[in-house]
Amino acid sequence: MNIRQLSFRLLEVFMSVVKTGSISETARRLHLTQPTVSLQIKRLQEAVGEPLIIMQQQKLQITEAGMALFRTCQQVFGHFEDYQDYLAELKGGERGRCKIAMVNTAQYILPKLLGPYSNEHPHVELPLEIGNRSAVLARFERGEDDIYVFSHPPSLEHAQAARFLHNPLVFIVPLNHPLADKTALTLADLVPYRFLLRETGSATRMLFESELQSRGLVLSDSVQMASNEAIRVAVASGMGIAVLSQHVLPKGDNSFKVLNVTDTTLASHWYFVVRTDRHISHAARSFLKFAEQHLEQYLDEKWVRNELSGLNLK
Amino acid sequence: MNIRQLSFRLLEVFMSVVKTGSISETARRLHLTQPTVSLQIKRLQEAVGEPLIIMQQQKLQITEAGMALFRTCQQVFGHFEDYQDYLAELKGGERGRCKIAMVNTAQYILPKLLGPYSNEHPHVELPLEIGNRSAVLARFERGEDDIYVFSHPPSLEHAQAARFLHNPLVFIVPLNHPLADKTALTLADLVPYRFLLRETGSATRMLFESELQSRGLVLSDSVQMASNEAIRVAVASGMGIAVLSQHVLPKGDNSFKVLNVTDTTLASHWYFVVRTDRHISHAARSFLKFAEQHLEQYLDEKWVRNELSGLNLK
DNA sequence: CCATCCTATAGATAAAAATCTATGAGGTGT
DNA sequence: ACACCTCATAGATTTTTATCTATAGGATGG
Repeated sequence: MNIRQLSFRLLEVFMSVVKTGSISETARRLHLTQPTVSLQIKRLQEAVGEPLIIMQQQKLQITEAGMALFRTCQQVFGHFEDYQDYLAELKGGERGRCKIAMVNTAQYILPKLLGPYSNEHPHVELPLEIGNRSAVLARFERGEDDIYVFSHPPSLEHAQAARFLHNPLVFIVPLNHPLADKTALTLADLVPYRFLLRETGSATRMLFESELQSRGLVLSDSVQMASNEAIRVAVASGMGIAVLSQHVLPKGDNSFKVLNVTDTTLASHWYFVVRTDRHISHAARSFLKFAEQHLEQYLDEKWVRNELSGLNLK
Repeated sequence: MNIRQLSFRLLEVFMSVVKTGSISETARRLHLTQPTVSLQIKRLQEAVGEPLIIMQQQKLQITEAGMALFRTCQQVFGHFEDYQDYLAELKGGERGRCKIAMVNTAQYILPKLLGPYSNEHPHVELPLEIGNRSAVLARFERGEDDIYVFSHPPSLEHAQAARFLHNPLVFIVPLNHPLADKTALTLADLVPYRFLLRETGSATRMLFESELQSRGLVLSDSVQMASNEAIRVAVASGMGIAVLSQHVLPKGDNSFKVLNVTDTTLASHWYFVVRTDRHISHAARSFLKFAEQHLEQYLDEKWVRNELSGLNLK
């Protein structure tokens, strides 16, 4: 039996013949002519190397080999139907995987979207990768994920980015800091004090430093720390001033003080980024659509900047 | 997904690509060129309507849909392998069905072959049909069975017959019959008595009547009975003379007497008959081969006439 | 930076498959 | 005997397919 020259079409015709018990009837049903069906059966028999159907007093009779093939076909078509169902779910975004890589800070906001999404699409896997900016950039380069979340627009080739959330930055100081009680400050008032900052690549730090530079200001003392939590705790315990995303600050946390700096508004935005040169998985598409529709519902409406339609996801 | 344009060849190539993780490697293994394989994959993707394999940093990566298809293929090929195994058994005569139609009398001898054959080939179904000559002839006409057993060569179109056993006929009489004690008789001595005969079509009766006719003899009295058993019992209880196949007589049965008729040797042969215009099933072929090889072993060697090679079963 | 290995694409070709129409042969039913 | 079915076969045509060679574009590894 030469399996190579079997095609599903051939098996389809064969099954119809077995079911109807008639070549002519099959021809009518499949919109073919009778000789075509006869020939198909003949070919199939040659491929299998065994008679499958024989004429018996003007009636078709299925041989043992034919019946066995028929059963085999039923199984096989069953598997393909299952596959089609699976594909349909995949295409509908109800199933599949949407791998998201995000910078550290995003973990304070993205789960607010991921939770509801996951509830609506329980069969979608949502592996998350969290790293600092350079790690996420590297992942983007290698195209390891479906969606990337940055708080600074990476102007890379093949990158398509869309804002979805305003990311205001605030200055926080220890409760006992000299500036803690001032009601109106300028940026210049802050620079003499020690700052606690994230590593150089961090979007927050980049933003802050470029603001300083454009104003001709220079920090007198700064300490680098690896995580936002570490910084927050360090501020609370009196180590210095920090610039942090407002989203990072737990509401009602009174272990530090937010400064009112009147001459400076530092802010970036959160971006969803996808690669344009890569096929976007149905699940990723489905998540982004979900986000586009439910941003206002699950995130603080005040900060939402819904520009996701710019990703033109069909 | 258009299942019609899927061929097993395409899936075979796809599976190899998934297994090797390389298009070039697959090309080498399948003795194809690399562009051929690339194209096959491309076509398959078009047929499925979904990316199956994507390039990821110079390495092939199988998508979700691809992996699912791969699993589907494994199942499907598994089913076809099972089918091939089944076919092999079918072709080897180890499996299948061999439908045999035989005239009544044959049921005394055929089981001696069928039993051993069935033991050797436990997966072969052996449905038996037993009827009188005309019923079996009708079945032959309609080609309902694989093998027919006759005790008279039916000279029909499309029939190929081969002798395998001598079928001597004997005269039996009741123990108290006037002829019971005679040591040497002629056919003419018997005709005045009442005969118990099978129906007109029966081979035994045909043979007997043609013998009578050629000798210019006529029976004075005959009674028709439907079965050999009935005749045997009727003879035993004194109703008259009968002509029966020796194979029909139970050995050591002393309820009747076998006559010694010196001027007459009535005998026919048992024939296996197959249709030449019909495909002979592997199982039937296998049974006939078995018979050819084991006739002497399972039947009374004295009567065996092994001419089965004449069926030229390849 | 060059050689090398991968995959993709284009163009060409030969083989095969899928169909059709026309026709013939074998049966059934009236 | 005739009309009507059913299937098989022959011949022809149009697509599809399976392949190849040649070539180009990316990466990788010295």
